[in-house]
Amino acid sequence: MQYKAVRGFKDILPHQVGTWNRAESEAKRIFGLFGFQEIRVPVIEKAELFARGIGQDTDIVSKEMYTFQDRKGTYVAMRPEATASVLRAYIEHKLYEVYPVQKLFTIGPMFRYERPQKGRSRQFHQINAEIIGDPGPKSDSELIFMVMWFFSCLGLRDLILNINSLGCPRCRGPFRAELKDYLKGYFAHLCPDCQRRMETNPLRVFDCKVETCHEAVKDAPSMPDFLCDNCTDHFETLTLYLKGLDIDFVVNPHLMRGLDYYTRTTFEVQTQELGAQNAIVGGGRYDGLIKELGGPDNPAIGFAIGTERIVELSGEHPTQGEKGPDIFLAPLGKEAEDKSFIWLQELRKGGLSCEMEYRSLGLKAQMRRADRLKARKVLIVGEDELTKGKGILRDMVSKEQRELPLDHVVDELIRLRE
RNA sequence: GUGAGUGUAGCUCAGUUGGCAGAGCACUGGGUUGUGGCCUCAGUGGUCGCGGGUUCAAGUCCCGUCACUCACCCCA
Repeated sequence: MQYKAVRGFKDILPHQVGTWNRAESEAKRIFGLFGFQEIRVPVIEKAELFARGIGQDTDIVSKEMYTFQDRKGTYVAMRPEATASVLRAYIEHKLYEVYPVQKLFTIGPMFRYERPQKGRSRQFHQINAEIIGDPGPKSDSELIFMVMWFFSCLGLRDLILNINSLGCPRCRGPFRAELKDYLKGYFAHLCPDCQRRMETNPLRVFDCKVETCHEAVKDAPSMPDFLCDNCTDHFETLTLYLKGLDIDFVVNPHLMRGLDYYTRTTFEVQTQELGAQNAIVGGGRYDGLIKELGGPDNPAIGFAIGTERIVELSGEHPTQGEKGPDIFLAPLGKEAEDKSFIWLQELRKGGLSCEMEYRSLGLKAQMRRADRLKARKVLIVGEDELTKGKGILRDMVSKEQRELPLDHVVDELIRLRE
């Protein structure tokens, strides 16, 4: 075996494709019910778009992007997420002029240079949805309701929805400052990771598994106490709507997002069955981002589903190759083979799925092959049949055999299908 | 970037104290001149991840390296 796929890049093999198609077509169906339109955007953008959108200091931008110069020297990057691209398209084509609220979804591969592990690879796939142009909280709860309904339709169970509010720039700033001050007092008790986190992302300290860090943040300031009236109202209305929609959730004040652009509502759905990478969807509101990217000052909210992760939870759904061919042609001898080969293609033109061996095999081998393929019927044509002008049509389930005139055998078989 | 574990047939895996490279499944053929599944017999298929070392002899022991897996970090 000479060549192997590049590290972190995986093949999706034929037996897995059915599950993938099911997840993606179900997403299209359900999102359609909610009035979402599909949009397809490039997998490469100017590197700067992601730096501006996601945040220069995030892990994603600072160390995980596939960035390179094209032949003209322009810095481009393979997208690590889809939202920045969707918003770029929204702004570039002035979709906000078409209708004030745009509900868009997109499906496709993302790229991040990370160490692969369970539930994480360098090329991975997401199903993204965004509601652009509404400040919420109706759009917040509708989006969350939609994704939970989608999971339910896929048969996913035992999911935990976490929600939180990160506040707006007005209330988040003071909170971060206060938290940093508090953590400084415990600096010596923090693990090296958390000493670093204190600067980069202080809220992460809450999630640290080290015991002393856990102790240190016991009495730390908490985000909900800092939310301004508008943000508090927004979040409380959201929880009311979710309760009204019968959606179970956990308010998790420590729920952070790794991308800088989030404001107010954030949410994440977790499962117990995937190991360490247990989030199957993450999302939230990003009210300042469109303006940041040069568009109008429109609010928006969106989510990203990890397709690999929901596919793994779905189990196998072999929708392709599930039922075998309608007819298997089993010719014996060169003349019969040549005739069957023509019939084979004409039967397919007539809408019948059918198969025939490329090789010349004995009848027994061909029957075994037909059986393996789960063919419903086999047309046996040997020298005797050619001279008689009548083939043998065997029903593989009932084992009944009957003669079939070969003059118009293709039309006859198509007619027999009813 | 850090740590641990695993690399033997297409797949799942045995391989003892260092002594001829194995099984099941899959594939091909026979048992049945031209009739599938079950059964039975046989066959095809191997750079034992790669490179070096120890040894009369290495899949097995030692060193290095690569890959995969899981975890940390972070995230979908």
